[in-house]
Amino acid sequence: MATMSDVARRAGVTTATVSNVINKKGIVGEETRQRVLAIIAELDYRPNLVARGLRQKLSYTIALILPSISNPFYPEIADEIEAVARTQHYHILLCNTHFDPAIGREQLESLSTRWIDGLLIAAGSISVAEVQMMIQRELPMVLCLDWQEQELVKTLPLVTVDFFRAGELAAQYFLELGHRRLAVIVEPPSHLIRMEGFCQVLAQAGMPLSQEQICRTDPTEGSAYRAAQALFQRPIRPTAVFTTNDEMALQVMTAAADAGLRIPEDLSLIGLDDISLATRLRPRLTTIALPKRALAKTATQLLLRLIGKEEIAPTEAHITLLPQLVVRDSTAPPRT
Amino acid sequence: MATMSDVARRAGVTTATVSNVINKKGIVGEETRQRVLAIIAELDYRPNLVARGLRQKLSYTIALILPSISNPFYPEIADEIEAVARTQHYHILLCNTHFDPAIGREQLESLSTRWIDGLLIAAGSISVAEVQMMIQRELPMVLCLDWQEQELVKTLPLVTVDFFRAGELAAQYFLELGHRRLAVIVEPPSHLIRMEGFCQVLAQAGMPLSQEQICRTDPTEGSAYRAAQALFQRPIRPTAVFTTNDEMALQVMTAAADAGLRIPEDLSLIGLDDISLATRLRPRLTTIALPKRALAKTATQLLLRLIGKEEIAPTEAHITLLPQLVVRDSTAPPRT
DNA sequence: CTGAAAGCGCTAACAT
DNA sequence: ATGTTAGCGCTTTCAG
Repeated sequence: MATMSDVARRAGVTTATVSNVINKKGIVGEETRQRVLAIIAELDYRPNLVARGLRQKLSYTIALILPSISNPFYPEIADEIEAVARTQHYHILLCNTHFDPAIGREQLESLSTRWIDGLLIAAGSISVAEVQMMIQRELPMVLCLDWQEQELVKTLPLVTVDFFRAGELAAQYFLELGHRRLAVIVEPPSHLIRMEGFCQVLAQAGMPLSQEQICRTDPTEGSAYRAAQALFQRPIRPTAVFTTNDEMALQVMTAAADAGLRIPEDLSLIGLDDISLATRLRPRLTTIALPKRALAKTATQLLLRLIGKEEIAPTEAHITLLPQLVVRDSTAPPRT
Repeated sequence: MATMSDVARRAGVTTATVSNVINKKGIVGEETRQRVLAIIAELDYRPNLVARGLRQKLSYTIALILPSISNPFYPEIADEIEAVARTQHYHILLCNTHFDPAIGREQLESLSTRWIDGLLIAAGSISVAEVQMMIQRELPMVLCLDWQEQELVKTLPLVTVDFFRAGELAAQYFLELGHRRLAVIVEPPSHLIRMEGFCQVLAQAGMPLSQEQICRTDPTEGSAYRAAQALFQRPIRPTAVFTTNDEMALQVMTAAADAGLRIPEDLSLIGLDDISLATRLRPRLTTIALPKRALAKTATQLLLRLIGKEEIAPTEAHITLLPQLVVRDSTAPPRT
């Protein structure tokens, strides 16, 4: 691979001039500029980003830290982040923490030996304590998704979705349809805020949710399925169920089928997320859609501005996007 | 961030000695070694990989090129690749080509300005012509998945799955169950080999598939759904359908439900891939499982050995893993 | 066993 | 308008 001094020698100039031609800095005579350009083409020369990075303390690299890319929630986000970064000649380093704080710490350690220009951190991947460490290194970073509003996080750039609102939307729609016997299936602790929005709307409508209408799941396989099963065996079955993600909604659909309940005739169901499968199963799932691509795009653009040392107003650095109700076939008025 | 010369000055040695301590090279007196180590800890010094890379022409970075991480086929593979690479202090650069040759070329261009130590290329992401270009740069690379056996590819390190065998397994199982009216839904051109295995077994059993038993889909939304619909309207319906991936199998399930056909009573169905959803829908999908994690692990380890300039025998550089039939609830003997 | 010195490829002041 | 020089942080001969 040709180097800059190869080009300089061949063109009869110094590397400084070649550098100026490439970076369009300084003033270079048109004639020499053309000559240098020709040599560059001839030698198929490309500037070496490692060397440039060493000089400028820049790497044109952003690290994306997330719990696990194999969790279906993240691929679309990662895809969009990469696409946006690419337009600015940035590359993405993929770092999974597998929900393991030890791996998260190790990831950060190993990133700190390599210059990266910025950090995009998805909620749930590393702890706030570790984020704190990175702050001290003055590395630009943007947090994504739901960081549970801890104090420290409030002062950091953050792009998230209004999950409380998501819960509200689900409750409002159930009420509109005329449902009165409701239940929610929620996975604590990260999804609790989604439930709170749901509960608040119901409370305001004069029908607060009792504890037994709230089913808590855990991350084990089939947990939502079992929760739904239990719900269906009650003497008074709910006519409408809100699950705090689509994954769990699918399990509820399965449980309903196994229990001989039809959706939406016997049971209305709303999920949250809008995974691609939501439209492909029967019935197609009504859900609260999260604007994932917008989230990814916004976060990446914010980070790139931070890296570019733009001044960013505090309000601009704390962005909350709105979810949207998508009505499909898993919801209907209750049978009378 | 402290540099090596900070450490050297503080320890009263030169950077060469510090370097030797860190890399455990050369011979360093135990006493000075301890002193240097103490200073390193005190200053929280970490070697700078960019500088080291400039010197050694190494970056401890591997690029992963794939069509799109948001395609559900890849996240698990990416996850595993990252995990294996991490154990060797390697990072993964995520590059989506979005099935667009122009983007693929652009990705390679921009990678070539940055030193990367190796390349992992999934089939379908870039063309063989572009691979050819990279070969000339003598960059270690490993191809993954099904490169359609082009001549050039045969000479390159490749880790793939025996997709022909996958088709055979599906056909064999249908025959065992006693099915005689079969059909296959296939998306050309990349899936054709999967179909060929299926066809060959049937031909050998004396019941070759006719053209009308072969439905070709395209990448548009719902293409397999429509194909299944058309199949179901025929005067003589097939009793068993093999789809060349699980995605399409799900669409067939939906189409069957919409047509009032029960699976497996009225129709047996086999997919290919074993996506996580396969176990969660009802009926749970019988499928030919691809060893994705093993594939990712094998490919990454092979690439790391290549990067380490290990001598690798041609047979070791061309690995084919075997798929496996996973019997679940979408298959049964035909009704008589 | 340790130090001195050169240099990886590039950019950025400062001269000319 | 172009050249000179220094140096980013590290590794690697080669001397001592």
